[in-house]
Amino acid sequence: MSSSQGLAASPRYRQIIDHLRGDIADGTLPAHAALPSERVIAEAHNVSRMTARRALEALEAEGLAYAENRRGRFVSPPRLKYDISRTISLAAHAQSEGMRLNIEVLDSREVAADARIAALLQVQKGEPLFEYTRLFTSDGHAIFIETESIIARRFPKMLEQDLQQSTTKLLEQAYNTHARTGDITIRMRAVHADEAECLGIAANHPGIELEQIISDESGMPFCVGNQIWRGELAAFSARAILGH
Amino acid sequence: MSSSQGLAASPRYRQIIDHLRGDIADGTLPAHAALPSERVIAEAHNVSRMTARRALEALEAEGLAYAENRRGRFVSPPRLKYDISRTISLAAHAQSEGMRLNIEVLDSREVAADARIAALLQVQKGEPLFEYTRLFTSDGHAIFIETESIIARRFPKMLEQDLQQSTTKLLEQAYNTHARTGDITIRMRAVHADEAECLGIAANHPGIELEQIISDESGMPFCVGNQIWRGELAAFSARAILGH
DNA sequence: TTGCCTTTCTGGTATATACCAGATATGTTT
DNA sequence: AAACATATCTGGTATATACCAGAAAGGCAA
Repeated sequence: MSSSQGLAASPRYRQIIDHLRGDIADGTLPAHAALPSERVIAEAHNVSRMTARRALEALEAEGLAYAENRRGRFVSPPRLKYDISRTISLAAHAQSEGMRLNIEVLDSREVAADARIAALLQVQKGEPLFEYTRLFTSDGHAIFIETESIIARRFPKMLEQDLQQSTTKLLEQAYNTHARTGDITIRMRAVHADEAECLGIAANHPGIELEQIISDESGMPFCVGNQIWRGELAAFSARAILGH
Repeated sequence: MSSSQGLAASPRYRQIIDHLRGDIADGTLPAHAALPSERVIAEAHNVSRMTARRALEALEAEGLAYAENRRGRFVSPPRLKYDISRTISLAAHAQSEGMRLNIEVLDSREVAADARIAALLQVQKGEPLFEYTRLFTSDGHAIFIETESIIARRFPKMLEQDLQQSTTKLLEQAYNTHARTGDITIRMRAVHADEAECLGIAANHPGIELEQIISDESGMPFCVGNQIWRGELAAFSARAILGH
């Protein structure tokens, strides 16, 4: 015997996946519950630890589980629905929906616009910008990291404001600037090692990058935001309307 | 010596990633070029094959490379930009843009609506539907698989039509039904083994699932589409407009 | 030219082992 | 109760090896 898995049997790691997927689907393993560790699975299914690991990593790729660095793997909660064509500020939206969204300011700084951001904001390269990076969490679980860049000239002393709230709301109340349009681009990519650390998850976790350019009533862009989401946590919706 | 990587040196697999990333960024490895194989990397960097593999898999997660089953790994091409708030039919859009988008019909069938799709299409469970699965490719490279479900009663003999074209265009010309809105939901998930085979890539490749509900001028939904994209190939854009 | 076979690529699956480092729980001491 | 040290979890990194199976290229024969 030794090896040989019979005729066209599915690989052993795939059998483990199916087993765990079943436990997740039927509620045996509820949201945020700890999955069995690599070593436990290896022993239970009589496979090597590396094979157990492959199964667990596949569940992560599917979005059914997430890994916290050296703590274990856990069941992903239901996805958060975010309507990007009706909402510019998730923070404001969440607040009005009664969702407990927590914002932590990780860093804030003044920088000069690089070529890319200058083009997006329609300013000269080198234009002074305020930038701040914030971590969004809910119920103690990180959801995404956002870095926003705004034109410093237009929003003096912005960094002295309370950044633990919706930016659009802040810019409305403190600077009388009203967000009117948000142009969004969505891409899949893995989270970098440093982002993963902020999010409290393992590096290379599948993520979704969301870039948003916010403009006022006159169509002038004044804010560029870049979010990196834990991929398994989000479902983005939008509506297309064909003009005649 | 044997092991020991000095003080806080980055892991060896990460050094390999950086090396390959450099080659991709500076054009040494252009789009669709073959990356060095696991065994070649292992020998060149003097690491085990498994370590080389880890590096290559990380590049896939980043969206910089893709694997074709037992053929090798290749550099990802630039992302295809898809404006989901201005375009309902990618096929029609691509055609007008001069992009060579190829459509292959993989399967077509008549089925009864399950609970989920019945709810989306606002019909009774069990309502007869036409379903067809199509593979979209460009320049010989698979991009996504789409399965559309339409109400059979409303579009008689639909499956006898030429499905190698834009559906919205077909429904306009043959049934005088005009798509007006498309409600889209986007999620990250890995591609399943069967989907991966159609797409010509390895299983568990990171992907993006896009579900679209197409409705006519009266707001009545008549078509549900489900697309699974190779995650590294797409960038979806949309515009949010705040109504005061 | 066509067809077939073999060799040599590729990744896919799998085992067994080792040590490291962070996170956590336990127990002991102050 | 608070502080500290320790043992024991967890995944992270890494090696060495083995065989399998699909893809592709080369050569040879019909």
